[in-house]
Amino acid sequence: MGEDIEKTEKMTAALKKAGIRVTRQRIALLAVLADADDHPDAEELHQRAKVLEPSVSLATVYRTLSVLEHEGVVHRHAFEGGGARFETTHEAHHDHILDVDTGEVVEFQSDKIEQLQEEIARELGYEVVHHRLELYCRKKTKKL
Amino acid sequence: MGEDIEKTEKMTAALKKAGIRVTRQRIALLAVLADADDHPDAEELHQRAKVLEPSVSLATVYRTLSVLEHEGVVHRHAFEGGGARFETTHEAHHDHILDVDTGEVVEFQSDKIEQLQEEIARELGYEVVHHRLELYCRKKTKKL
DNA sequence: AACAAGAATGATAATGATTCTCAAAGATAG
DNA sequence: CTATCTTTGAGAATCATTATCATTCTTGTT
Repeated sequence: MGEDIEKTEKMTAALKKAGIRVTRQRIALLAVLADADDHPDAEELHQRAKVLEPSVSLATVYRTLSVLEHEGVVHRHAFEGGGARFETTHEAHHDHILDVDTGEVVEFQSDKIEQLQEEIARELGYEVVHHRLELYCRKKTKKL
Repeated sequence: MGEDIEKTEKMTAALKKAGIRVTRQRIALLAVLADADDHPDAEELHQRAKVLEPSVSLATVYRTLSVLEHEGVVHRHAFEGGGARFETTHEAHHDHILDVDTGEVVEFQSDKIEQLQEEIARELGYEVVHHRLELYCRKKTKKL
């Protein structure tokens, strides 16, 4: 509950920090983002935001998402197939499992994998700036 | 050396298997693919193929790549930024390190990471169909 | 060698996601 | 209240990719 308000505040702060105005349209988008616990694409966010504020255009959705992404409060994911999908940045870093049948997204985190990645990069003379780990999965058929 | 011929033969076989003809234009593309040890995009492959066979169109490059991908002899990668990049399928599965400064691609493989992925998926009730692991890296500055 | 039937081709149009443009509407400071 | 600067929505532009389609190639059959 208060979670959403907190998230919204963080995003509002990010907009102000970026020196851009917190308008009616952007407020609607922030509310939608704070409320979303899935990983919607821009079109979907636009639909949801229009319920709260009919005057939001898709252009503004994209514009605002870009700002929020730059400020680091929203993450953009380019999963396989279709356009980018977004989520508000939360505490811990995590990677994603994608259900290839339903498109559903599950988050997971593995320090071990993370460490191994660093190690591998180091051995090849690199340091990891960021990474992308996506597991395209299918629900296990129980005792088929 | 003979490696390229081998690769070319594998791809030729794949085209035949798919029931499509091995034309002049496609032969040029196969040669380019067999020769490439980097990860070129469609435009780049088109440029290279035109040297061998000026009549290759970009459309044919895309068409043929799709066939080869379906037959499993070519892999398509959607790295961050820009269009898809391709490589001929070789023996072992591998993942990629991308130099964020140069765009260069380095391949690596880690059974440990692979295992961990399976484990994590299993625990969440999934089985991995395929995955994507990309490390966006920067060359380590030696003793800066 | 001529031929009919089907496949492949190149040029170009179409698509889909995203960004850009720009005139009009809105906010802000004085 | 006004001059200035920002944001807006609508639609044009862009980029990678795919689809369309009339024409050209192949190929197997005489």
